[in-house]
Amino acid sequence: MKITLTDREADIMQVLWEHGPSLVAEVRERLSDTLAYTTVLTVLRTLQAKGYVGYEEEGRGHRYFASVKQQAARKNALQHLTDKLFKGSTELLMTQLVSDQKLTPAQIARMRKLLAERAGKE
Amino acid sequence: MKITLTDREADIMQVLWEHGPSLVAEVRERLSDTLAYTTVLTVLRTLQAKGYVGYEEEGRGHRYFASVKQQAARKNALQHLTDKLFKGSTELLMTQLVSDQKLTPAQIARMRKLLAERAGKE
DNA sequence: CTATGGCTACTAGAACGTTAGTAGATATAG
DNA sequence: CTATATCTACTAACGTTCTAGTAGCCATAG
Repeated sequence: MKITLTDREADIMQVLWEHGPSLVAEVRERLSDTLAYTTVLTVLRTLQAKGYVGYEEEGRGHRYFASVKQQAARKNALQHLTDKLFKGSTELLMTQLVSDQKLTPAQIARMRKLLAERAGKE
Repeated sequence: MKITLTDREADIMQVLWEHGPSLVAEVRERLSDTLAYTTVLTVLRTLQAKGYVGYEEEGRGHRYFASVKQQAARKNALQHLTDKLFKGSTELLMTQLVSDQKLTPAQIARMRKLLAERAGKE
């Protein structure tokens, strides 16, 4: 399943992934930007129309939950970015990340370990 | 400078980065999707309005060139993705990439080397 | 019973993205 | 010189995104 999230949709999916099934008001509170209640609801309904969330009735309201995996969304987004700006090369993308000085020595150490393990499995 | 490219804009910038200053017709030919001449022109003008490309007069036409670096666009896009879907964590993003099985043994070896060099510099 | 608060459904409008047509200028072929 | 091809500028239409208002339902406080 292909998953493409707009910026705002990603914000809201993030809340659902992180905090689990939530009421509209709960999602709204968790967002860093302040949006009208109805705005949050509208985005949730869009996500539902796309099949990315579902909900259960709860009292008078709905409790929304993510129906796609965060991992899948991440994978899709990375694939898209790789295709659009890195000529489809994951290696190119990683090289850029490493070169960008965005990792602490500890993080680099962990990445090296991860790669060593991955290499061992081949 | 903040750089955000739409999908189509990215396609066109890619041509300019890869092949250097180009006429509209040249850009058009290089694109994998077939678009009307005027469509390509419109996108180029949008990019120009955003300050991402410039042009020089050449004969009757314009020769467009990228005025932002590919590296900068890549960095911006990565930052955006990291913020939106990876809680701002580059490490998380890299972990996902490595776990995704998208690297060949040779690529993994190169990445390890790259990280080893980076580690040495700290 | 009535009013209030909270909730969903529906509607809408502004901004952006994508595509391309039409008009008008200009060089060039004949 | 005139017709054609090529080029930019302007306009436009359609879809999507983003935001939020209005209407209407319903439980519950008084």
